Amino acid sequence: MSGLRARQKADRHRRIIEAAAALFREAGYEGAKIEAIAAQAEVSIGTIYNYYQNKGDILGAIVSLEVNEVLNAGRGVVARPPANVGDALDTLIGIYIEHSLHYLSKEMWRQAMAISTQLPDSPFGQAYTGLDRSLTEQIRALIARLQEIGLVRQDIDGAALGELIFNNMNMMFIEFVKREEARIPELRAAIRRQNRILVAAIGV
Amino acid sequence: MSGLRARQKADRHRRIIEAAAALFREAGYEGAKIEAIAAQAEVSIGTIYNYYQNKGDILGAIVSLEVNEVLNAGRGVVARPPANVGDALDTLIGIYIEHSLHYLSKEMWRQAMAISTQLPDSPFGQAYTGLDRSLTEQIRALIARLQEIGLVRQDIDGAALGELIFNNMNMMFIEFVKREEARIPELRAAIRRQNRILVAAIGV
DNA sequence: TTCTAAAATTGAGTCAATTCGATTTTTGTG
DNA sequence: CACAAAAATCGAATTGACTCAATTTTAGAA
Repeated sequence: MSGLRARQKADRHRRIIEAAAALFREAGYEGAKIEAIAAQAEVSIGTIYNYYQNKGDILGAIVSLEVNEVLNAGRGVVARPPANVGDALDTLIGIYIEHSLHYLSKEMWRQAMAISTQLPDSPFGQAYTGLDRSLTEQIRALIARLQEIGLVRQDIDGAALGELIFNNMNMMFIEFVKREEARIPELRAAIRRQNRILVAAIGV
Repeated sequence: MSGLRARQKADRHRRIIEAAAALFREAGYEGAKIEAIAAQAEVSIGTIYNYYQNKGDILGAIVSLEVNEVLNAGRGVVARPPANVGDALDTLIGIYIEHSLHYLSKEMWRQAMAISTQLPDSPFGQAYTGLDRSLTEQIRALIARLQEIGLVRQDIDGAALGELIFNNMNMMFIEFVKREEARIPELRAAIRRQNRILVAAIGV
């Protein structure tokens, strides 16, 4: 059987992630020393580097958990969207934004975003790009759904529109996490205002 | 007179920037060791840290030069825009993108972007945010100009539209610098396609 | 059970950014 | 021309992420 080794591996993965998540929150990303994470997880420094290529990848694993939850939550909206283009977009985007600070602090988001542009070819960099793509895809799916229902004109370029909406939202979110004092309601209002232009253009 | 000290200061600033720019290009940002920059600029490590808070700020100074050139070039387009909404946007955005790799390599851009999100309150982080704001402002100015000329409907929310266009372009540019093999013509075509939705919505 | 190869763990050592207190240079005053 | 205060320079020491060769643990064959 492939029991012991696999079980220990999964267990150590979990312990490292839990230790890192706790320390990142408490001390911030830079403040959480690898040595401290190793101690808390009861493994050696070397073992951490056996599981993750670098410190960023540890954060990356945590980010992936968060974004996958968000994607899951978004499915419901795509399946049964509000009967109004503006509300449909606002609802989906609202889910993304409201969930975003569940496990991750703004500081953790900043680090994660920074690493993903700094090292786009690292495991985390590629995973992050994939997550962005999935979010774009989900927005595109919502638009396609709205086109089916007849709320959005058939001749609209859904792919381009999905990218436009995601890119704008994402950049607004980046600016949001860069300002510690920025608040979610204002962020959502600003995005709604921007999307209003699009909504006017694409409605039947 | 306040001659010597001020002159030496300006000279050292210049030498550090020139040394750094050369080494960043040759060896990449990570590959350019502070020790090497100091040697090439003929100052000590300590002096570099007297002039710049950290390695990122040196890169920041170079990025600022580049972006300010771009902003300058953009003024001409805003003053006398092509007589067509789509072309006007494409021309301005074209200037931004075509200039972007003049002094900075993709790798330098990636690092600069990463640092600006990682340390939004550092001198460079704040400067970078300011540069983004200036670019957004310039796009907004172009739209205002097009409204004056009568090419864009008066009832369009120019501020929101400017942000939408900038945010989308900026995110596309981020993805562009993340992929070493990505090419400028494709980037511009993709942005044009996205903006087409907007152009259709805002034209008179 | 015993043994060997493969896999995993370990932590002391390396490397490079950044700090900081000692030293040197510049300035302006008497 | 001194001289003292202020400003700037300097580089050795610190710090923390990451590496890697030695050691330990596990798997599974005999």
